[in-house]
Amino acid sequence: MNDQPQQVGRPRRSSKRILEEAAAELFLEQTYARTTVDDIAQRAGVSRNTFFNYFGSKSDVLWVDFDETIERLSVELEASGPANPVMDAVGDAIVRVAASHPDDRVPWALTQVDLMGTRDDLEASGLRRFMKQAEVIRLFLSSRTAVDDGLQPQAVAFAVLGAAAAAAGVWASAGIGRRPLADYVAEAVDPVCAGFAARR
Amino acid sequence: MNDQPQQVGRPRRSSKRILEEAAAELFLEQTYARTTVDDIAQRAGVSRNTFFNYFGSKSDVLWVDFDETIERLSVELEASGPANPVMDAVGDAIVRVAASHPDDRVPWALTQVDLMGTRDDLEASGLRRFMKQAEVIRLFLSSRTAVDDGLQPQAVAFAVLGAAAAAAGVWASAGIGRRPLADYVAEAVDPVCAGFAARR
DNA sequence: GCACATTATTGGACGCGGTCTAATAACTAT
DNA sequence: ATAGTTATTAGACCGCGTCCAATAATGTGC
Repeated sequence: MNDQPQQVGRPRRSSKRILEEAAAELFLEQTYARTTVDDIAQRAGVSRNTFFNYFGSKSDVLWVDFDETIERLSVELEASGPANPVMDAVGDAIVRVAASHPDDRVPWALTQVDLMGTRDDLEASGLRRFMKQAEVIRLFLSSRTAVDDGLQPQAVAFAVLGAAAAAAGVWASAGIGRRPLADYVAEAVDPVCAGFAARR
Repeated sequence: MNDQPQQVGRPRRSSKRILEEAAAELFLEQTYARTTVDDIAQRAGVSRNTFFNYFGSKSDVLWVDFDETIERLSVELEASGPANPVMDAVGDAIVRVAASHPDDRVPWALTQVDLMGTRDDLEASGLRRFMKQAEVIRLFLSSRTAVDDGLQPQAVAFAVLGAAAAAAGVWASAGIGRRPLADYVAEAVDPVCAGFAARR
């Protein structure tokens, strides 16, 4: 017996996952740049307008796994006890989020750069996510430190996420023999956290 | 007497500066989002197509000062002697570039965020510049270190530029009494360089 | 069964950024 | 006067993102 209350209204015909799979097929066949939203929607069996009921923009289809993984960052930050040094808390939380990402879900857009046909959309949509998580980290830091001069929480957030982004990119392009994502992220993020921790 | 050889061909009717000024007027009058490329071109006295002879995209008009300033980064990096520790070289170069930016040229888009009407274009166009300079730094680091494992140069580049970007944003929003840009940039960038330097 | 409310889907249209083609214009050199 | 060079322009097109209104597919209550 399903304990979810039965939903009224018209049932959904698709899902983010279905649209993502349709998109991935088309991107392999004809690149991201040459694939239109209409193409993706038709392949998934819905109308073009309906695509925008599931995704805010065409490029959002590239981030379904990432968006699920990154939801954990604020949870991991809050899980850090107040006794934990704040920079360690930030670094550890980011590494744990990276560790929680399924090893087999390497983002297609990062490994098949040639098949994208452009970097602008990927990078712009990635940046929207970066800015959102930077705000999460900045608020966490501001709440854990007495001094909120505006600059240091922002600099920490941008620098540490920048390092993590670099690690993710290198990890994705490392090929089949790549080590776990968390290894790369730790190696990139630890020096940044150490540098800011020493400065406090 | 002008020692520049006289240019053949049709003379230019406008310039990046003229278009930038026209754009700034319109952005103040009706926000960036509500201003079209056609608006800017007409205000500057040229056609819509001609705008694209001067700028690659609408948002490029926001970065004229920055684009002139950032040209110095590769020069400042090369000016660093081989005796200088590599992380110091990177940090110092970035701070010198920041110091060379005219104090009175605070980017309008950063101080008048409300009058932009959107952040997406500003951030996306900023990221294109970020990625370009990250590559400059990554190549510099790769050429100055024996080990090029791919990850560290990239992590350093992303982290240090991320910190600098955070500093620039905080500096811009600091108001009339703001300190020089180089102060903010140094404060943000130094811990990152120290962290990576200690790790070598 | 039917009416109603709710949620999703759809068609069509529009504005805008970006791009393309081809014609025209404004210069210099000969 | 003509040819070559560079810039400008008009018009068109594509695709993304958005909007409006109509339609559809459900569940609920009577």
